[in-house]
Amino acid sequence: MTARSKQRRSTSQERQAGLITAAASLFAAKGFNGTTTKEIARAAGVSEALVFKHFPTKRALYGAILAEKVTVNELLEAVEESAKKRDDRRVFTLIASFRIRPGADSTLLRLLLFSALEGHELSAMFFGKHHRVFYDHLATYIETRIVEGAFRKVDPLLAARAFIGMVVHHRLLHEIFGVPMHRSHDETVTTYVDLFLAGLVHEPKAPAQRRRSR
Amino acid sequence: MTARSKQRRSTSQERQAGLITAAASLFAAKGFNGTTTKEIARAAGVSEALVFKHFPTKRALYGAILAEKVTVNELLEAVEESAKKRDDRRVFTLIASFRIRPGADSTLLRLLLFSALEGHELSAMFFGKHHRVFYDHLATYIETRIVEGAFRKVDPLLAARAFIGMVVHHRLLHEIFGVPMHRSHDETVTTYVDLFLAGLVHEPKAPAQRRRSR
DNA sequence: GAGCGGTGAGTAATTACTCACTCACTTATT
DNA sequence: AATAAGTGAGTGAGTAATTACTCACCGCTC
Repeated sequence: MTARSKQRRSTSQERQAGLITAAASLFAAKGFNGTTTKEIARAAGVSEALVFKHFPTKRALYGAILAEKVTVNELLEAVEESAKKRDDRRVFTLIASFRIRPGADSTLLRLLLFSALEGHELSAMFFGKHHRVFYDHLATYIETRIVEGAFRKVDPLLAARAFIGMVVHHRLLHEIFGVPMHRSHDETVTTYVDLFLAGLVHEPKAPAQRRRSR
Repeated sequence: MTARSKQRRSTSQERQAGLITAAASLFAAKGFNGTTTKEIARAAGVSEALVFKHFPTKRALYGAILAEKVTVNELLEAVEESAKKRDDRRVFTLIASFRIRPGADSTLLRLLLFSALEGHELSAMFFGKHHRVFYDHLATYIETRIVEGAFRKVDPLLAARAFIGMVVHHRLLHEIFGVPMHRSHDETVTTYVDLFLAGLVHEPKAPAQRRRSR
């Protein structure tokens, strides 16, 4: 009656959210084909039939996950702000440390890769919201700085991709392939930003020769 | 006798090779769980039963593929040679254009990602043979050049990963995510190498901006 | 008592894998 | 040279288990 098994029925929305959460981590772990609807139901603590009350097909559930996980953009504001101040280092550091940070969970990255590999129709959208925004944004900034003479003349889009590439590859290595990190998160970010900015900032060219000093 | 179709029986080895080829492209396209043994048999032009005469389980067939596709390393010799001459640009260009080149097929990259995501036991080995060699090799070279004073002081392993990261990310973008290339292969490689080497070579630094952020 | 959250017990299709068997070809014996 | 016996490649027709999905039916709460 009262205290014990006071199992209040969830609202439809709560249940959907719960299903999406449960399914997301399963899909991220084992892919679409590797996950069964029975597992999803068990993880969400409901019967299998209920899953289909909320989502007409397994694929629709998958789609709902991809469509929901498009939350980014508190970052882009911070980037925008630093961009206005022309604080190059901070712009790049913000982007890198958003990806490379202690608590980051690999669910989204795994979902992104799975959806692309398995050719899900929402994959492109998912990719667009999670990555394309970043390097489009970054490319625009780089172009601006080139025009201003602060950066060398490079293809801005390639440069942006190169930087994001460093960062994403780093995540791939240790979130997907299990390669251990041998430096702290901060050190890693700093190194990447240093490397990249050094190659980008405009400086009088002294044709590559070893300056043996120290 | 003779008559109709001259269908010679294949040797066991031929058949196995054929099965591996057929299965590899299917697994690369649709993943392990997304591929059925019936499809594999049809692609190889044999009955499903024969597949199991050659490989005890579907997973064993998958393993055989990963174990077989570990052919690289005509490249490493060329790299080694350029490394002896201290031709930095060529070392990096060789590695980059080995990955970014017109005819490159995405089968291996897809297999690599699928095997890592799906957690196959041979995934680590596969990764080791296909990627780890590269950045270990590159890291060693970078370290040498740092000691010689030609490169700035950086963590060699991080630097190597950063470079490979640019390149691999580039492949990811257009082989997995279908992002179009807007530059030629050569231009792309040159840009990446330029960017990276510029950030690495040792030059007298004037600007006061490179300082640890904390 | 109606609507909604929730379920147990299905079902048809697909799955990896097996088995009894045939057929092409090789080798040993006559 | 003829043939019997053996070997291994190859298959059609299964099977038991699992799959995504359905449906008739609860029972709580407005």
